[in-house]
Amino acid sequence: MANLDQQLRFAPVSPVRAYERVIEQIEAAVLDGRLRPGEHLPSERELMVQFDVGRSTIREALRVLQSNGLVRSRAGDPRGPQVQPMSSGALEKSMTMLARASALSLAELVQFRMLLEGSANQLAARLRTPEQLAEMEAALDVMRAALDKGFAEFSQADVAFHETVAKATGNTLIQICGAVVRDVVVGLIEDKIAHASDSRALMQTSLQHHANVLDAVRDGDGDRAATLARQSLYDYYAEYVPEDERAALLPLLY
Amino acid sequence: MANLDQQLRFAPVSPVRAYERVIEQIEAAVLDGRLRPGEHLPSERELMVQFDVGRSTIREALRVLQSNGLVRSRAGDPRGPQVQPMSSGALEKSMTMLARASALSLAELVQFRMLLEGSANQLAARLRTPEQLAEMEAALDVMRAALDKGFAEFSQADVAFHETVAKATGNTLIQICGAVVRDVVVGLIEDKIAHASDSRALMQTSLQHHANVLDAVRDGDGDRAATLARQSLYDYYAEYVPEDERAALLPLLY
DNA sequence: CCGGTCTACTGGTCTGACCAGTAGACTGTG
DNA sequence: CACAGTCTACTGGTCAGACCAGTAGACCGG
Repeated sequence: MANLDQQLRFAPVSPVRAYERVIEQIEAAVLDGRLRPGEHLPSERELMVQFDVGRSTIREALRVLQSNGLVRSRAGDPRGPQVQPMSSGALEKSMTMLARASALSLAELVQFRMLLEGSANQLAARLRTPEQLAEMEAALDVMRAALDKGFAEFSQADVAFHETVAKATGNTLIQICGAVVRDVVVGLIEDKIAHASDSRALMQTSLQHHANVLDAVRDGDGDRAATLARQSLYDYYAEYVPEDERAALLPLLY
Repeated sequence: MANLDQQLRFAPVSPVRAYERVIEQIEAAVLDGRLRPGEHLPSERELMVQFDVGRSTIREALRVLQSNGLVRSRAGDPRGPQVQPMSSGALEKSMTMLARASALSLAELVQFRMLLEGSANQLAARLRTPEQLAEMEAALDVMRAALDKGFAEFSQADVAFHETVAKATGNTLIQICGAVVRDVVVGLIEDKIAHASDSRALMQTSLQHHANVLDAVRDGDGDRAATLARQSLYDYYAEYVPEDERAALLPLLY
C-alpha cells in the first residue's frame, strides 16, 4: 500500500478531443517555422479534408488559435486563414485579465515594472549607441512639449520614452514584457492620476525624474540609471499601492 | 488634405461576430464576479436559447473561453460548463509561445534570466520568511544529493531551487516569467551540458555558487545575492553564448 | 488606365442529427 | 438498512448539409 501511495500514483486521464489535435498540429507547424507569418492555411473546407474531421471541429480549433493570436480568419478571403506575426497581444490580454480579477495586485505589477525598467536602464546606459541616445533625448523633448497638452498626451510620451530605452537594450524579451506590464499598469492607474488635482505637478516631477535618468544613461552609469529609474517609478506609483504592500517595493530601492 | 492626414484618419472597421459577443458577456460576468469560480454555466443548449444563436456559435465562444482558462467543459456533466478559478496558466502559455516563436537568441534569454533571477534573489534576501529560507536550504540539500544521480536529476533540483527563491519574492509575475524563461533556456542547453566531459565538475561549481547565493540570502544581503546569482548564471551559460553577444551580458555583472 | 460587374470561392451561422459520457434517481439484493 | 448495479435524462463532442454575406481576382466596357 505504501508502494501505491509513493510510487504508483496514476494521473487523471482526460480524453483528447479532435479539435485539440488539430490545434496541436497547426501550432507545431507555426512554431517550427513550417508556416511563416503572412502565409495562409488552406480553407476550412480543405482543412476538414486533410484532417478528416467535420468543419465544426476545424472551426473550433481555428477559434482557439485565433484567440491565441496565431491566426486570423477573414470572411470571404479566398486565400484562407492567415498566420499572424508573433505578437504580445495574448500575453497582454491574459495579464490584464489576471490583474482585473485581482489575481495580480498592483503592488506586484509595480514591483515587476521597477525590476524591468531598472535593469533596462542599466543595460541601456552601457549598451546604447549614440543614435539611440539621441532618440531618448528626442523622446524626452516630446514629453516636455506634452506638459501643456494634458495628461493623456504626456502619458503617451512617457510610454514612448520607456520604449526607446527598452529598445536600446537590444533585448526582445525586455521590450515585450516591459511594454505589456507598462500598458497594464498605466491602464489601471491612468484615471486616478489624470483626475488628481495636482496632475500638472506630478507631470513636472516625472519629467525631472526622466531627465535625471537620461543623464545617468548619457554618462554610461548603469547603476545610477537603474536606481533612479526604480525610484522614479516608486515615487510615481507608491501612493496607489496599499500601504501594507508598499514594503515589498523597498528592497529594490536601496 | 493635411487635415485629413493629421486628424480625420479612420480606423479599419471589422464586423463583430456573434460568438465574440457571447464571449464578451460571459467574460464580463466572470470578471464582475456575477459568476464565481466553481459555479456552472447553463448547458450549451440552454445558452443557445438565452443568447438566441446557434449551438456552433455558443461552442466557439466556449472554446475560446476555455482556452483562456476561464471555463471548462466536461462531456456529459449535466450541470454544464464550470467556471474555473483564476489561474496564470494562460499567461504562462502565451509567454512560452512568445519565447519559443520569436526567434530569441540564447544571449537574450540568458540576459533576461540573469536580470530576473538577480532581482528575485535580491527581493528574496529581504522578504523571505524563516520558513522560506528553510525551504531553500532543503532545496540546496536536494541538489547536493543529486550530484551523484546524474545531470538530469541535478538540473531538476536546480530548477526547484530557483523556484523556491522565486516563490519567496511573493511576486506572481517573477515566478511565472522566471519559470518560463528557465524552462526555455534549460531546454536549449541541457543536452550540451549533459554530454560535456566535465559535467560533474560543472555541477560541483554550480552547487557551490548556489550555496554562496543562499548565504547572501540568509544574511539578508540583497545586493550580494543579486550579484552572485547573476555571476553564477553567467559562468554557467556564457560558454554557450556566441562570443560577440557575450558583451551584452556584462553590464549586469558589475 | 480605370470604375463597374461577375464569379467562384471564402468564412459565419443555423439546423438537425448521432454518439459517448456523466450524475443522480431507481432498483434489487444481501 | 447499505450498497452494487441499472436506468434515464440529460450533457458535450462531432458530423453533415444548408444558407448568407463578404472578398479577391478575372473580366468588361468606357
